[in-house]
Amino acid sequence: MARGKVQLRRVENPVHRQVTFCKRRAGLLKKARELSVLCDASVGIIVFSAHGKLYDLATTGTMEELIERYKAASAGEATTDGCGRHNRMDPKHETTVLQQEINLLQKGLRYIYGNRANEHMNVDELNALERYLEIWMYNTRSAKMQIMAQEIQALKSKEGMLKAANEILQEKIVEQSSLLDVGMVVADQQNGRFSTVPLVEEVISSNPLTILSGYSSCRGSEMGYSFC
Amino acid sequence: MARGKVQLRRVENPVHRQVTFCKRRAGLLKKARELSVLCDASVGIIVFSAHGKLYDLATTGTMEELIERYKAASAGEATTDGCGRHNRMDPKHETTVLQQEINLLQKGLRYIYGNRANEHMNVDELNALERYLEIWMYNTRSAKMQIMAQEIQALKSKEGMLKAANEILQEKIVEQSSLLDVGMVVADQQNGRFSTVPLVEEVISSNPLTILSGYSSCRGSEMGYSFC
DNA sequence: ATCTATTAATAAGC
DNA sequence: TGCTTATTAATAGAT
Repeated sequence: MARGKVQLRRVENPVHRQVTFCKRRAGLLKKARELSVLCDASVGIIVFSAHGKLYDLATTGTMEELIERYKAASAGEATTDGCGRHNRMDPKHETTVLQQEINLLQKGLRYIYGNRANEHMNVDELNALERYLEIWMYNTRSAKMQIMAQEIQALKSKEGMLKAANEILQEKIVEQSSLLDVGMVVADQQNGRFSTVPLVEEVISSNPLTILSGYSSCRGSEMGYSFC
Repeated sequence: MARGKVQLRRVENPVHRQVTFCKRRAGLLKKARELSVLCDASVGIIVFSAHGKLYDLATTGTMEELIERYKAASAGEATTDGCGRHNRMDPKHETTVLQQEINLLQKGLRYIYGNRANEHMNVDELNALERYLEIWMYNTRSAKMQIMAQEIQALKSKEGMLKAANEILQEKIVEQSSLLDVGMVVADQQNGRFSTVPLVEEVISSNPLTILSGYSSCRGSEMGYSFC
């Protein structure tokens, strides 16, 4: 571009090559920033010098974010297998996602604290922060949680009532059974028709509460609740 | 660079913006290729258009290779903590550490959200932040939610079993009561001792499930759960 | 897309 | 590296 047309081949003079590398690298990054600003685009650039030194630029967010976005986009482009699953990720990917998450949150923090967040947060501020956190948690508590809490409450009430009902019913059975025993003796003596009536012990030992209490290991997702 | 100096701000005319994007994107990639050839460098470029379409270039090998190299290089640069460790932890532990980091960052964010952070973040960033916050909320809630879900499941099982038990018991009461009626007639005829035995109708109408169904108005805080 | 008048980038030199 | 300048390269606006 100046003082002679450039050949599109490696600059052999090492000094010239180094100079050219610095200049053109700066120019490339400038062009990238311009493209990003002018056209509302996100640009990420990774440059390794011949000696292996890294230079990078991310015009939007962090390079990690762009890389993840790139992976998602290129994967979605390559594996257009029709389905929209992609539900369970492996730990490695999850780690990457968490790292991404951290980067974004750090960015959020930088917005607030102007690049040196730590120095601006003393104990009092952290305490205030905690209070805000609690308030926020309270305010954003989901309707789902409340629904679940109400359901638990209702179910517990039902449970208590059913247990009470069972007790009363069992008392009545015991009561009536003893009456019946006496009556049966009398009746048996007359026609022998009632010898198959269950014993009280049999009724008690078949209480499903006792026998089936292992049921609680069922998975929540099978209940019709969504926790997403 | 032609027919008028360009302002370093977003091109407002959408058509012009799109044209500029195409031209400058091509120019950027060309510059990257030149840099790579002239200076023996490795260059990777990721570009997302405003509408999210991906354009990329890797002058050496594949973009994935460059990304891996970038991660290795930037990690090695960031964690210069004297020792060479910190490199490979097991994913689970790393996940835990990252999660803790997220929790801390969340504290800072909430401090912001409570005050005046919003004005320093644009809509896109706030939207992304909101997504991450939702994910975080999900993660930190999941344990509690799972416990609650399991409890609901267990209570539902109990409820079903208790209802079944009630049915069985009531059937038995009905059965025994009818037997008792017969027996009582016989017994009464002999000694008149059982005239105070309750009628079947009385037993059914005193079913606690029916009588006490108003109990569910109890407050959740009395259940031993804390939702804060 | 293609064409050009202009501006922007930069190679060489210091 | 940083500055200057001669030159080439990129590209905005029009077609």
